[in-house]
Amino acid sequence: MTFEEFKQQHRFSMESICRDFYHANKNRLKIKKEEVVVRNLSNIVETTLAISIRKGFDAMSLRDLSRESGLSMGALYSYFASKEELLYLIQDFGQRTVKTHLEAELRDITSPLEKLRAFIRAHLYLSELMQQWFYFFFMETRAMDKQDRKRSIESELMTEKIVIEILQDGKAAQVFSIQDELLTAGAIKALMQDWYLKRWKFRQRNVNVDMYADYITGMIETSILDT
Amino acid sequence: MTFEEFKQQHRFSMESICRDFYHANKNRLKIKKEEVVVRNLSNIVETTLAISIRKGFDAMSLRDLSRESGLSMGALYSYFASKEELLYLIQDFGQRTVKTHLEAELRDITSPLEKLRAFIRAHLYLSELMQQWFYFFFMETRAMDKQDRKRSIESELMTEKIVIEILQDGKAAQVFSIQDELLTAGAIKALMQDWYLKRWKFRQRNVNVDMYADYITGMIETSILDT
DNA sequence: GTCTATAGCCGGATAGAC
DNA sequence: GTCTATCCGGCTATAGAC
Repeated sequence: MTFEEFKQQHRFSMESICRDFYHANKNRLKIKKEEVVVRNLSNIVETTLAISIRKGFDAMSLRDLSRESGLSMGALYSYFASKEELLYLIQDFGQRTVKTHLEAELRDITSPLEKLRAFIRAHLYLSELMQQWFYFFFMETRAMDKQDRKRSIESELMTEKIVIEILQDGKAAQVFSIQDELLTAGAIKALMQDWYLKRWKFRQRNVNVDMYADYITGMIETSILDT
Repeated sequence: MTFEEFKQQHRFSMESICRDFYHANKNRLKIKKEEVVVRNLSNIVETTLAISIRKGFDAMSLRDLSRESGLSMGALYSYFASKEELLYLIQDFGQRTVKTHLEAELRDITSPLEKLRAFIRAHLYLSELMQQWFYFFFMETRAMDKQDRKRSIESELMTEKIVIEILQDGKAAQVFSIQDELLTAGAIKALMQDWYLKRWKFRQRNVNVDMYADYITGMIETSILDT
């Protein structure tokens, strides 16, 4: 699996994510025309991510968002009831999308080693396609209210739990040699996370996602494969 | 070297950092009495870090800071001229402190392997003693103005550069077997960073800094030592 | 559906009493 | 040195015209 192949199989865009959102929330939305909703919502979410990544969601005023998206304050408020709801909307739909695509990629793989490799690649590739979202989740978790923050942390621990289980299976099958699955899973997570937290650095150094995937899978396998 | 030993050798506290700051900025400060400055400034910085870590520096109002520190708005403004200057002050003095202690720890070590081990440990131990500061730097870099952000990024790349140089020395001395020093240094940095970014997770799992240091040095050495 | 205008509030900052 | 009172600008949110 390379990034190109992954991209072909998981074709999705801001528009497709927002279209899903429209269908899931048709009744709650003030605006009724699908095309209008998809166009404006894509614009709103894209612009919000861009500004938030630059200076933080809290520091972004709705006037900023209005100016950069080209929509008036009034128009913005027909897509969400409050700034807080906008945050919720992005978090909720982003994480749903991630979950769906990750699970699709892991289905039907049983061998622990193959599963670990597939998971690392799928997660890296997803975080490449949705870099802004991943970065946003990481940075804005603490800006959320208690309830949203809890869901965000659970989502973070969930991906780690998947890794822990793969490691345990591999250990039981005597494919992996691991002393502490929790520490190992944490280290794997940290290496995957670095890809979207330091995207600018890798770009500067001309490292692409396939090179990074090869590098960290090599490093991880060296440290856990029974020899 | 264990964390206990490091702590003994590098005794420092919020008070000592603020006392250094007092002596360096004596002339610029409105308040003249050393003890008053040290007491209030420690309180201000400590409280700012605590609130910012909880919800972000930008989301912290000076009224929040006033309430939680017990100082009035007027009193706060006799220690800094603006909220922006408060951010600068914390960043500047924090990074100065980190730099001083890191350099002290690396002096006199020449062997690449020993140097790498010493650096990883020193950085982890420092980030344990100054966890709030490290977390703050990472999260608030983007909230800074252009100039401060530049300094912050340089400081980040500086620590990575130290690692790159150690790796190159070790490669030249045929102690390390490394294909790509930049990727390797980045991975080491990511693993070190995880300690202060996910402090809550490690606490929950009863992992202390010495255990973590042992774990990641083991993992790193497995991946780079010539055998 | 989208816009403009504005209500009402909260933030950073300061003046002047003690 | 520290406090309270206050200014004013910018913020979220909404009402009502088009």
